[in-house]
Amino acid sequence: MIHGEVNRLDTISGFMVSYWLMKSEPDVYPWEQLVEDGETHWDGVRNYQARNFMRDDMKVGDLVFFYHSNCKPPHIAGIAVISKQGYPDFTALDAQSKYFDPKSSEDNPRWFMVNIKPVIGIDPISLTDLKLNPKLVDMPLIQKGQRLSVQPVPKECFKIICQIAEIDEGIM
DNA sequence: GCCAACGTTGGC
DNA sequence: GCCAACGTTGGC
Repeated sequence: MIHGEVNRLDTISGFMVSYWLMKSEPDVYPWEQLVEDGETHWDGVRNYQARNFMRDDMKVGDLVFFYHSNCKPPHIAGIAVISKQGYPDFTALDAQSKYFDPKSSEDNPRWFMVNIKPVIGIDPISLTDLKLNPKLVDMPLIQKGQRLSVQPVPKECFKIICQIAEIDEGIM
């Protein structure tokens, strides 16, 4: 365990928790930045399937693998928690933003985002290692052609990766 | 509704 | 840098 410290909201115990993976390029927004910021909004997602997960499915308290993509090697860098449920992505309404979308409006927002907070950093687990683990074949991440930047993680897979990372399953 | 063209993602 | 896979756009 490298970064951060346990920071889980304790208001959510007893609720059903789902599990997710969110990709970020470390050159753009690394795990260390999330730890420094303490919380961030996940803006700029412009894929409908990923949008739907954020808008409809992610709940406060859900746990998230923070995944570093487009780097060598790509890897899981930490665990975060959803700290704010889906709400309109305001960058879509900002003409100055590179994420501006003229088809989105305040009355009818097209894109949504959530907030996340860091929970705990982990020793990086590479994509290669994930692919080599036969217990993780059901992870969407390792399916061929999977490009979603926001995707679900089966509970069993989340648990196994926590074991590999020597994270106390109590956080689940 | 089909599909060609184009753009993006992201591992390699 | 390459390129496979996938998503979106827009003409027809």
